[in-house]
Amino acid sequence: MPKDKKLKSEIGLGMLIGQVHRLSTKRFVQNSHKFGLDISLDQWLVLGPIWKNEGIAQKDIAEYCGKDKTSITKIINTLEKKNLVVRVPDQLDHRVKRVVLSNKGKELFLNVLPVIEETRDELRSGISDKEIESLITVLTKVYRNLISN
Amino acid sequence: MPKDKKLKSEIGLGMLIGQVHRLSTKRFVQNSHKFGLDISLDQWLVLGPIWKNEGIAQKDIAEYCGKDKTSITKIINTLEKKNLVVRVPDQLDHRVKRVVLSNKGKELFLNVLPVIEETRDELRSGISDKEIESLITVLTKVYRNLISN
DNA sequence: AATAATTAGTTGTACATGCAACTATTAAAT
DNA sequence: ATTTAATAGTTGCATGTACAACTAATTATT
Repeated sequence: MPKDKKLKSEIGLGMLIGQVHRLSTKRFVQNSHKFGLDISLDQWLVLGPIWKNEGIAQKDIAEYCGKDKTSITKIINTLEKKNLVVRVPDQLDHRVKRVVLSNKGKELFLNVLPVIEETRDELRSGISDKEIESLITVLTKVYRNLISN
Repeated sequence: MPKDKKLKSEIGLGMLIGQVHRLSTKRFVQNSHKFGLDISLDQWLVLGPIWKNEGIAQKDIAEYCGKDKTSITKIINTLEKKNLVVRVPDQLDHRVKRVVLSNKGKELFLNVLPVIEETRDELRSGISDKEIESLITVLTKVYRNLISN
């Protein structure tokens, strides 16, 4: 029996999205290993806004990533354990902590770029730009339906 | 600043899928609470094949759900703790365990159906059937790119 | 028949998520 | 000014996922 038989016939949209999400994060990690790197997709996602905005507050990382602040706390714990980022307490507002990339973090960020590209190409293989565009368009509509709490 | 400003402009496909997946599982749980029920989307997903195939083996649940067997083990642990299912050792092959719905499990399954429907309607609100169809078509292509390990 | 290879399921570890409750700090209200 | 609200971040708990290593049972090999 082909592995995707059931999926093809009776899978719901929600289940399909779940599968694609799970498989693509898995694929990203596998690809990062192929490049000799060790980073998860979510760690990479959190690294992004820190790269773009040196010293960004955790709250803003959360908003940028669309994740809960508790998730951000824990992912940054991991990144700090790996010596990829450092938390710097804000001097004015003692509540906020500003997150900064270490040199190792900056280096890793650049090294991951090819992994992103390869994973992206694998996902889109055999799919036209127009199809991807329509996928993004409709998925964005679903997204909008969901953020309006 | 609108909550989806960044997403609209610069989000990648992978990030969009992640957002939709996370938000939709969250919405499902919220809706189940509104109906006075307490079940997660993944627990419901595992209940499905047991409903359709009384006494199904865990291995087959895993294949049906597209999940790892370890995930199935743990979700069934939870379902068993909630007295929704029972594990019955196979008499012929002592390795396999057959999973059966309890009466409480059957009742819950039926009670969740309106939750599924409501969540589905919320996701698809304002989106035409044709758009949903194209979404599923393209997403299935992405899925196929991913299952070929 | 005895050994080797598969298979079904479990366990432990690491990671990610959501929720509620908590601390500490800052801002608002009276 | 003192009390009250709101904000930033952390912690604990329950859930879910992947991987590796493991047990027990079955099947293949020789």
